[in-house]
Amino acid sequence: MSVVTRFAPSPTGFLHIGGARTALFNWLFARHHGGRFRLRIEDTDRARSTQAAVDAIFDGLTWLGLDWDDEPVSQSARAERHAAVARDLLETGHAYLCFASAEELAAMREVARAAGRPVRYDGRWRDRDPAEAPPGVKPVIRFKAPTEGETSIEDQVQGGVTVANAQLDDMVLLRADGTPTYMLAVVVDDHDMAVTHVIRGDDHLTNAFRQMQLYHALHWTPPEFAHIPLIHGPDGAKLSKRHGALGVDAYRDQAFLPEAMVNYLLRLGWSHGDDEIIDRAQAIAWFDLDGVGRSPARFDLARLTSLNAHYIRQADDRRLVQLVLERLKELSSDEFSGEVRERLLRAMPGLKQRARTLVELADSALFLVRSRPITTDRDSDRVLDAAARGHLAVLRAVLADVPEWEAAALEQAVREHVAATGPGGPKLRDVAQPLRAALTGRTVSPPIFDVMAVLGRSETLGRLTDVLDGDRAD
RNA sequence: GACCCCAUCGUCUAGAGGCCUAGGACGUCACCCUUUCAAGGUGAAAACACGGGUUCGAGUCCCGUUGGGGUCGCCA
Repeated sequence: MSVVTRFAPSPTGFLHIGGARTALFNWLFARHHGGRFRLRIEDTDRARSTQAAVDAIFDGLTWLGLDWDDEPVSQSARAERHAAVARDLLETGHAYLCFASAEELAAMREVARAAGRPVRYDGRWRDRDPAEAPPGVKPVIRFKAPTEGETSIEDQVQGGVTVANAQLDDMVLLRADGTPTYMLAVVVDDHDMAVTHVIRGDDHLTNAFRQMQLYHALHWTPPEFAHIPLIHGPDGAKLSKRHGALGVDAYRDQAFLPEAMVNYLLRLGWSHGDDEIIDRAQAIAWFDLDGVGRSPARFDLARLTSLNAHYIRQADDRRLVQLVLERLKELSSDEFSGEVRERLLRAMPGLKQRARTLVELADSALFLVRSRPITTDRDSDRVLDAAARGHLAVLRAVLADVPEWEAAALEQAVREHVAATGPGGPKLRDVAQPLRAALTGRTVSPPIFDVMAVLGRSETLGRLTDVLDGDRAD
């Protein structure tokens, strides 16, 4: 039997971290087994689901590179089928009409809570004749759940789990308005979609028992269940908006690469020995349910960032230039000429080596796109003291004489110059920092001779002139 | 509260009874390399929640305690 997994988000307007990982695990499992990965939008709560909210989910998955098979199923479009199944259950005696009003139910819960008893529906309409129905009340269809014995599931992650049927009350299958509840809809949809493995958050574990009872009543073969532990916030509490329950789009905007996010999410709750850096192909080859852990994990931004730094270093330079340009446009009003793009591309190998995020990368590339005279930050100004300026004046002349404007030649010229000044003269470090400050306006940059090569002769000499002229103006 | 799940360094984890003097990674701290910063290299501090069993032997199995989480809707 071919594997079919599904990801069934409700359209909340974004794909959050936990959902992204659930989707990833389902996708990986399907790809590993050569099966299909399907999507189902749980939009039964029609008020909340807009096309924009649905698109946000698609965008998130696409960004992560999680492609799906077949057309996404819209749960709301299947209401008729759900209702039909509920009626079948009614006819086979596995369900019944319940005329209890909302107020009645609320009172029931209140009494149970006050008495310290489990809060459950008491089954008051379970064996009552519908003829006794109060006038004007539209009934719901409730599942006639077994009251004795127990229900077990053999979870692929959590192992065997059993609950006493007495713990489970008669859930509503079809609302008074004829629409299905989630509990009915998932079972029917998973069955109709031929889903073989339901991989989802741990928060659904207790739901699985009720769903299992439905499968039994319907004489359907239940899928395998795999409930993966939840992701918690850094403080161990449930992931909240404050820290991480952000949409993956927020992480994209906050400068993370999708492959870093995927690698991070993969290692959160799943492991393959001591392997840490795992690319997509390797993940597909290795992923399986027995590698999934049982305990919840905390979201750790530092680790995501570290992985991101790794993937930035691996990334293609042209792709990075493109990504950086998008950010640079927000930081600088300068027009980006072909020359500037060329500079970015040539500088990228050195730049990407020292950036952990795309924000840092863009920031570090800023000096390349600024037009003269560039501004210098506070630390650079400190570096550019009188002695430094004196060195720069001499160095400018030395550099101007270098016939071939290329990093190695420039370095050689400067090293020879420094060596010629003798023991009392400046060391390389004494001239490298002033050069860096004058050329980039920062005290941190890629190797300075690479910077000069990328900037080109006239821009380099020009920027030095700007600093020296400023000296004169003082 | 009831039911269910979970429990190894700060964090993510390796560990399927002897291979554990508990390993790796992120983070932290030193040092090396070095034109700055990264990267890289070397090293350090850092954990089996607690208590009982079972066993010749327990991080690994069982029970309890504690702690954390989840679920208890005509939400999904």
